[in-house]
Amino acid sequence: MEIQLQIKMNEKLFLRDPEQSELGKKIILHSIQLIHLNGFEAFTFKKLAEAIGTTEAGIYRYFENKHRLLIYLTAWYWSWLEYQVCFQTNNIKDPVVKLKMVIHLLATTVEDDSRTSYVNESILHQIIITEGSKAYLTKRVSEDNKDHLFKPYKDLCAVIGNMILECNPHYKYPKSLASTIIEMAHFQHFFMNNLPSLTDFGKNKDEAEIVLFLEDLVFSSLHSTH
Amino acid sequence: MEIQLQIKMNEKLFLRDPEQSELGKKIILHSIQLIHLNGFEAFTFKKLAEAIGTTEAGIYRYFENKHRLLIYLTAWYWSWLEYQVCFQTNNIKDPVVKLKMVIHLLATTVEDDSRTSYVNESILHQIIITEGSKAYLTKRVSEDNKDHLFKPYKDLCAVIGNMILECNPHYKYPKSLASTIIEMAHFQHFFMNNLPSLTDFGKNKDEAEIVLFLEDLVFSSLHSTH
DNA sequence: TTTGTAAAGATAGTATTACTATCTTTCATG
DNA sequence: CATGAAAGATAGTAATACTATCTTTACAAA
Repeated sequence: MEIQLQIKMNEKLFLRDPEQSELGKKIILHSIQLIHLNGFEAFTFKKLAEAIGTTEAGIYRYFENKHRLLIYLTAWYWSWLEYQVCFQTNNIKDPVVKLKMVIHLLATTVEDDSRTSYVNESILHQIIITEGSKAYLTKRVSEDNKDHLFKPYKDLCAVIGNMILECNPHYKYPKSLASTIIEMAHFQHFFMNNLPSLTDFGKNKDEAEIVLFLEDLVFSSLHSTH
Repeated sequence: MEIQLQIKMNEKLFLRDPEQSELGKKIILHSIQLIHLNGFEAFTFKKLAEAIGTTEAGIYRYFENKHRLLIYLTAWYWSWLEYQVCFQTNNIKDPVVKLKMVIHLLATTVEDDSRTSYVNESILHQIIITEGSKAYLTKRVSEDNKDHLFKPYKDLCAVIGNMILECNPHYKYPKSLASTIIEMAHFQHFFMNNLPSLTDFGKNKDEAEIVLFLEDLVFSSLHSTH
């Protein structure tokens, strides 16, 4: 069974849909590689064009600027992850088991999904850890939010928030706990590898411990009696 | 009683110590204002020089580049906050009360500290919320860490981690919980004001609710029996 | 077969950014 | 009064972040 996975993206994310052409797909493929290699700050459309074998002007026909491209990549990632969450928790009744699956998906290394030919999810995951929050930590965040550019992130947060309420309908902070799980899955990973004294995982550098920490955090809150 | 507060900064943070001259203090004062006004991406040394009434070259004598200046500002902030934490929790015996004080200091609006003439802590706090993580979310993080540029952040995290252990010596993740409190105090604040559907505080936009959320999160974990 | 049109390639150009270099002036100190 | 450090003034460069325009390619409808 060979399935192709296509994610429908908000049209405001791009000037021309990169999924609809060879050049567009190359832009996605190589931008992921280049950002991973040198970081978002050192990433330029000129270098990207050289890597692809096209010109700067060609890239600008697809994306307004590199920040928009970053938002596109993050939006793509969160959409893909919401799909994963939906798929992997399907038919699971126990909301606790579902939430554990979500934590696992968020906090452990992603494998490349062969159903998406031009996106390497494993590398994209690493980019999102380091660069993901830069997509919204800007002065433009409200405008970008009005264009619904962060909808995939918010949707995932809502899905997780609902699972939290399934576990404990009286819990008062489902959305904040959801965004905490999402952000901390990534930040603890980044800290573990780069600033290990900010975590308790520096010795083993084992992401399974991040999962245990997040599970403890979440289910303590949800089973709490005070 | 008129007290001056001076924070001793790591010498690798600057080329020339900005606290030792009028121009240096102006650089700190105006960079805080400009970054707050237009965001870190739009902030340039040229604009800063214009605002101060000096030249670009003058700024470069103090800071290697704008990223180093950002790291300086964050390091300054975390040092100042650790002092606040130390001061405000002094003589408090109960570690639970101490930890609540820390959460309060992290999550609520900071007032300008009149003992530091050229730093507006209230504005600096807002900058750290939006721009703070950009100081370490880079490809250079390990090198910068080797120069101990993030020591104030790590020190604060260690202080909070120790308070957590005072509350519950058997808790397994004191440092990760500490970094979670720090990061989430800021992220929930940012989300509340800019992407409110990621939080449960969008309706009232009241930072007191962030404090309640964090207290619930922390003390559920520390009192947990599973 | 011609013609229209959309994408992509090629080339050029501009304002701004992120610096570096150098020379002069100011000013406190011995 | 000499001198040395900080600051001011000016200039210059490579890279960045775009915009504009003109040509070629390709495929599809008339």
